[in-house]
Amino acid sequence: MLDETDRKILNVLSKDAKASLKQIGDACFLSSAGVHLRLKKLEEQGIITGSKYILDHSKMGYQTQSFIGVYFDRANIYRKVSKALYAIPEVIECSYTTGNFSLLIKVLCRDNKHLTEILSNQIQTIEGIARTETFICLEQTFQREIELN
Amino acid sequence: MLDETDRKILNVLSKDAKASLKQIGDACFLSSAGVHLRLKKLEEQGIITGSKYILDHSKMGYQTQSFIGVYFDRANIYRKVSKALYAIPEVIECSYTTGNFSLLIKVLCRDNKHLTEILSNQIQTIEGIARTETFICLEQTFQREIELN
DNA sequence: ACTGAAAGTGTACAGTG
DNA sequence: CACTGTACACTTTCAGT
Repeated sequence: MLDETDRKILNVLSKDAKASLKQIGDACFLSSAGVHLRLKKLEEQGIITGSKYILDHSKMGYQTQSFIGVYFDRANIYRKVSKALYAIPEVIECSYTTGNFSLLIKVLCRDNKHLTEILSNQIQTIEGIARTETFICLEQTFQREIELN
Repeated sequence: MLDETDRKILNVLSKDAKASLKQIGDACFLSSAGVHLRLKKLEEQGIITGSKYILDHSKMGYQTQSFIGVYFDRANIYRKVSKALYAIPEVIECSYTTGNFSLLIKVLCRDNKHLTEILSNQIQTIEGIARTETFICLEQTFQREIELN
């Protein structure tokens, strides 16, 4: 499905969307048009789903990142709660998990005051949420892409 | 610090690194060279830290994503444990948090068997880790960027 | 700080093995 | 069918305002 050339291309671009086709092509012994052709195919296959710039949130005034474990108060409420959480822009990630929590979400706020407000006025008022457990990130140690091989 | 034009540019590019400068320029009443100039400045300021392609991990054979809460067995071990976790390629995110756990990490594995192996042979053998608590993602409901305004 | 035009890349496509 | 060479579109750079 993915040959070594595909993996090489993806390993570079998953870390730097701005890497030049020529550079990648040289490393893979391919013309830049050849690399481009493979990229198009990887997009068609749905392996590449998009691209994005990586921003430093703290420099934009969003200093408080936290994970919040969410407990439901009844069964069969997952879709409804997820939808309500999606409506809160500060909730930037949501996962349905095994273990103690029903959901584990990531929330990005300006500061602790902002987080308090989002938690008590928005998240904890959602119907179906029994209680929450907050883990504030003191430091994001690292975040990276999986290396293909 | 960030004016409305900067925020518009970042809102587009934080979701699609491939958006054309011309398109963005039209929306901001700026030439593509003007947009590019602002991007360069945002990079110099460290607000833009990079870019990346977004890949569908499950289509590449990585089906099991999980969060793992890590408990330390002593104080002053954070840097050492983080470094050991960084050496495991499957650990793709690591945060130092308040609350029950010392660390909350995200791990991407091929399947549950692979996760079991990483957990017992790699993570739980790290010196300073007392125990772990695993939350397997049954579904990544959503993941997105913060909207600037 | 921005524009307009020149140089350097990315993209599409007909042609090749 | 995967790839190359080429032509056009876009990004990037830079002198000029």
